[in-house]
Amino acid sequence: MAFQQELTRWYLANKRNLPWRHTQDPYVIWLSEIILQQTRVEQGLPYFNRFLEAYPAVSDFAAASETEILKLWQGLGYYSRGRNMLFTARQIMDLYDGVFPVSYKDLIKLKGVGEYTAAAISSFSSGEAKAVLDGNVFRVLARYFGISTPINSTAGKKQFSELAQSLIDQEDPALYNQAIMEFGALQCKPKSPDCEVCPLVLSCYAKNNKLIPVLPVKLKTVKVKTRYINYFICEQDNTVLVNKRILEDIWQHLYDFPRIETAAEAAVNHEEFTQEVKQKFGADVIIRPLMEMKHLLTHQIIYVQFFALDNYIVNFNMSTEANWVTWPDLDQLPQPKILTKFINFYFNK
DNA sequence: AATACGGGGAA
DNA sequence: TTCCCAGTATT
Repeated sequence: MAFQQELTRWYLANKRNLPWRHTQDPYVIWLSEIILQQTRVEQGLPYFNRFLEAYPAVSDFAAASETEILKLWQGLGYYSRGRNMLFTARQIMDLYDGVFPVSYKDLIKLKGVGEYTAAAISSFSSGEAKAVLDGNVFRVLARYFGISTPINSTAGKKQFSELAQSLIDQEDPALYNQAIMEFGALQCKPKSPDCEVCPLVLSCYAKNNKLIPVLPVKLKTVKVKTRYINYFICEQDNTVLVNKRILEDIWQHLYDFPRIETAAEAAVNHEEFTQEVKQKFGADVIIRPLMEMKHLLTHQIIYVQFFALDNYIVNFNMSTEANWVTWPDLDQLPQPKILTKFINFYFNK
């Protein structure tokens, strides 16, 4: 039996029951696809349900505020996805009269929609025969056909893209796209795939040549950088000083506390650090260390220290928007995971 | 072509 | 620890 038929047969017998598979509504599919970018199904699922409940149609999404969207997005990461979605939702109301596009050609123009997502939405919502190419597809194709071109190289993307497009089932592209991705996610897993029960095992190049641990090949990527962020808790009349990250690197448009970033671990007995704090919060400031945390991102290791300040003066020019808010109000604002963790600990939750 | 952008789960 | 997840935008 052909590669495609084996995949769809396997899919029909083994697929998970996922909510976005019961619709052809391009808005709902868009919602699911953006949420699932670089995100496991189990992690994205609750977010999908909450978003769909809050915004049943693209018009509802477009009417929301950015803070609302980011608050719902909190904890999911890659926050530009949420901001781009709001931009796109509003654009669809304005330019497309609220009608969500379904063709690859139109979808690819939308902010936050790249080749993968345009192929996914167009095939699932309108049956357009555009092959999806995500991490799962790369892996299945690399192993089955024995392709060792690095998947994150320009040549590799071209080669895999052409192969994927040549394989897509013209009769039911949606079914085939779903099938190959689900197969990669559940069966042809990155580590220890279930080759014993694989319907394609006899014709799998990687399996026959002991290349399962080698394929797909991926070029070594970025060095992780280490940084040290020191947060200051300034309380006053049941409020705390918070800061909106406007032009910052990570966590754009989320809220955190005033901070000083240092080149190394900061310490209260370190002259340079205390001088910098005094420069910012006044010479009489008292610095009380609260706790240290380590926060891991894909590309950064962040050592975070929290300090409580007393006798401070807030007369400095904060580079970003600063506000006094109550703790319950801060809870309503979108914030980085590390802050949520700290606040929970701080209040002994 | 390379880098930035989160957070979590599996081995 | 290391890898990588239903990737995209920017440099």
